[in-house]
Amino acid sequence: MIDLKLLQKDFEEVKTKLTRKGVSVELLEELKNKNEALKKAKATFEEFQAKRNAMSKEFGVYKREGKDINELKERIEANNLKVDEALEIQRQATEALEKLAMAVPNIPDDSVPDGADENDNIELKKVLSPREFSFTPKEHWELAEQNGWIDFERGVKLATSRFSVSFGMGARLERALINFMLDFNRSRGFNEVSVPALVNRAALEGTGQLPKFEEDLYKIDSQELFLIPTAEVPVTNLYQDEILSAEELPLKMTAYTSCFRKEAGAAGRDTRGMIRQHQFHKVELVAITKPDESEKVFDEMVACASDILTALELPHRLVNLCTGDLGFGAAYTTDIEVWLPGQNTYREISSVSNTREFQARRAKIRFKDGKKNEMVHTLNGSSLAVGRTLVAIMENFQQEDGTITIPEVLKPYLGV
RNA sequence: GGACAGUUGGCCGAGUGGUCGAAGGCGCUCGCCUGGAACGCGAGUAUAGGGCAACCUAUCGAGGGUUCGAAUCCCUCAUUGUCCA
Repeated sequence: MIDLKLLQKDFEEVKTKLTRKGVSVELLEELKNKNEALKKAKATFEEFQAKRNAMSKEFGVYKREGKDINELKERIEANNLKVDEALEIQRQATEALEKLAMAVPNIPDDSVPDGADENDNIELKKVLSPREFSFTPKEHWELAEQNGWIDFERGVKLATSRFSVSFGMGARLERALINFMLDFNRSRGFNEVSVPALVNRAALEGTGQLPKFEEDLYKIDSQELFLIPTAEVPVTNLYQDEILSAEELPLKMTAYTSCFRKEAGAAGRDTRGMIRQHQFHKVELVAITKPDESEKVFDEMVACASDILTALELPHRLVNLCTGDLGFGAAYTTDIEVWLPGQNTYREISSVSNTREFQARRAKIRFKDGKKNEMVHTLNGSSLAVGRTLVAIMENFQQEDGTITIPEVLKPYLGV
C-alpha cells in the first residue's frame, strides 16, 4: 500500500509519479478525500467516545458514593447514540478508504523509464554471446518431444491445457536444476526454506496479489485458500505482522515451490511448449531488509540470478522494466531474459523487484531501530523459473541431430 | 469426528465487571556502584491513529452480544495443546 501520509503531505509529487503508472488523477483525488473524511470521522468518534469514558467513570464514583444516577444515566445514553452513529460513519469511511487504497499500485522509482509495454524496457547489459549455429536451431517443444523429455498431450489428459509431464532425463534435469539453484543461492547467503503451497487471503493481500488479481489465482473454495502463484507470497508473509530486530536484518531466503497461475490474461500467448504453464517450478529469492540496504541486496539478487545463467553457459541480458511493464507492487524491477535460439529472441526467465515499503505496509512487517518501529523493505526475485531454464538448455545446447548436451555444472547433479 | 484446556506486551506470566494498557519476572536501554566488569541499586521500556505539548482514542486470538462501563460475562469462528475415537 502506498503511504497515505505521504499522499496527504506531497499530493502533487505522488500524483506526478503515480500517473506515470497509469493511475488516474481522479482516483488519487478520491483517495485523498476519503483519507481526509476518515480522519474527520475518527476525530468525531473519539470525541464522543472520550465523553462516554469520562461519564462511565463518573458513574462508578456516583454509585460508590450513593448519589442519584438517573440524570447521569440519561446523559450517557443520549451520548451513546452519538457514539454509535459516529462509529458507523467511521466504519464506512475506513472500508471505503481501504478498498481504494489496496488497489493503488506502488510508486515507481525515478529510475524507471516511461513506456507502454515490454517493448519500451531498457536493456542494461548482455552476458555471454549467443552461439553461432551451423544449422537452423529447433524450438524446444520439437526437441522435447524428439528426446522424449516432455509430453504435452498427457499433461492435458491429466488436467487441462497448459499442463505437461516430464519424463526421464527431462524430469531429472528439472530436479538437477532445482538442486543446483538452491545450492547456488545458499552459497550467496540465502537461507533455504520450505513453505506451504496453499495460502490464505491475508497472505495474498500482504504481497499485493489480492484484492486486484483474484482472477489469476486458483482457489480452494471450501476453505478460502489459494494455490500460490509464486513462493514470494508464503516466504514474504512468514514475517507478516511481526516486529523484527534490526540485528536479524537482512533476512535473505530462497525457496523452491511449484507455482500455479490461471494465466487469465494470456489467452493465445505461448500456447505451445512450456513457456507459459498453469503449474511450473520456480526457485525464488526473497529478502527483508532495512530501508538503507535494499538497493544493495537488490543488486545481489540480480547478480545471483544472472550468475546462475552464466554458470549454465546460457546467454542472457538484463532489462530495466518500464512503467507499463512494471508489476503492481514493484518500485523498480530488473528482468533477466535468456536467449532462445529456436525462437531467435530473448525471453523472460527471472524478474527481480524491490517493493520497498509497499508490501511491508500491507503485511505489517516492521523492525525496531532503537526506540522507533519502521517499515522494512521487501524484495523478491526468481532464480530461476525451472521450466524456462530447461527450455533454454534444450534450445542452446541442441546438436544438429536433435540431441542435447548437458551444461558442465549440472553433471555432478545428474551423475554423468 | 468427540471431550476438555489454553490463546494477554519482545518473551514468560498474573489478572472474573470500574481505580487495568494491564502486577511480577526475563530481556533490553540509561544512570549509580567498579580500575574495568559481574553482582547489586534506581529509572525507563507495547502498537497504531489524532493534537504532534500536556493529553485523547483504539487494541488483551477474530467477530458479534449483554452492560452506564468488558482482558474479565454470553455467543460464533480461528488456532494451539491433551485425551478419546
